[in-house]
Amino acid sequence: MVRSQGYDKISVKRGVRSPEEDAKIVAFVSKHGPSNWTSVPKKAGLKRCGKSCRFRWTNYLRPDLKQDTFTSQEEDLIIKLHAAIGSRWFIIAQQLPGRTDNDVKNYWNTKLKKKLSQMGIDPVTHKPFSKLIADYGNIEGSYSQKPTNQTSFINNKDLKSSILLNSEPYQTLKPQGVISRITNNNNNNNSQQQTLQMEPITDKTNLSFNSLTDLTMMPTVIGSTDCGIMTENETITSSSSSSCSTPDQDASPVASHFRWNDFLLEDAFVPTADNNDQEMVKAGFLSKELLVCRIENVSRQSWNNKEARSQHEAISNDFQLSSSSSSYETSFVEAMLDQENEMFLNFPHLMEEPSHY
DNA sequence: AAGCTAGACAACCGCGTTCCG
DNA sequence: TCGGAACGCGGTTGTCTAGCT
Repeated sequence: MVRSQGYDKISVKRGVRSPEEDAKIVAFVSKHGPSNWTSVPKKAGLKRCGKSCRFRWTNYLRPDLKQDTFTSQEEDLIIKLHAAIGSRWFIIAQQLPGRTDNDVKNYWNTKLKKKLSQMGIDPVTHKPFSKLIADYGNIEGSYSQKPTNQTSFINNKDLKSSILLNSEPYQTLKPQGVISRITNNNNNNNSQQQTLQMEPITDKTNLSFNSLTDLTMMPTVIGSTDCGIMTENETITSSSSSSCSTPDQDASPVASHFRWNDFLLEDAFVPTADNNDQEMVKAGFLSKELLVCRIENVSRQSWNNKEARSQHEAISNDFQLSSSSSSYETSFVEAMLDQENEMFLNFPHLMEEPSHY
């Protein structure tokens, strides 16, 4: 559906606002209240779209907003909540009185991400980079060997900075598999989706990991799709624009043996805290409650995503048909619902209806 | 002093959801 | 019940400024 923005894009004013504009918004809201934003520009005499006015009020003009910098307590809470629920800025901001989602998001992007990276922690997964890289090697190297935990993609920039700062012994990393194909998928205009195929490293594979550049050019493949399930043609969203395809774009016969769910399915059904999580709890970086939340949340997020849900169900059905393991006999749906219920019990305040401004 | 770069933060945009006639 | 408008959220881009060369 083509959506009207409710304003004329050509005549509308954009860019930084003037004090006069702010004053008009404040005056209008104090008189009429913060509602019906589409009519605000007209009634208040502003050449802005209603959405823009609402944004200005919500994020900067509201009287209850804090103007000072984030405290270390707030910082800590953001990190912990992000570890637990990811980039749900609105929910995180609700736990921080006087802060908006935009505030929190900007602070995360400019300060906290960097801070975590410098500490050698992946801001996406909140796990040490060294652990992620070790897992990367495991995933690529052994088709029969399952990783001990689910892993997420590594932001190349963050990884690079971590490597520079922490001097991890990456020369010891010896991945034995390589992504052979990354193709663009135009199903979603809003994100770059790519289809991956895995190919083992053979004597003929033109690949070396002798330098930092090589390592950081590795595709961001260790997908943190909800629940960690990836199918043979799983698509992941990646900020990486580089193509790491080998000259031979056709999947090799060997590559066709590869199945993501062969080694990731286990974690999807039985989320567990790995050693790193426990270490982070010990270090006070992740509370026990949030650790539980984090585990549960993987399931919840997955279940909230219709596409992922149907995919998971399909995989689950497929797995149950072919598997004789009794540990997976509980239906996928029931397992997910159980986990969601636990999530509600553990963190009821995160599930409450958001309060409006 | 001028140009360049990175950091910080404000603002915009797209899309899913909700509301309402 | 349906379709369009409005709203909310998160990702991304734009702009300004300080510091460096």
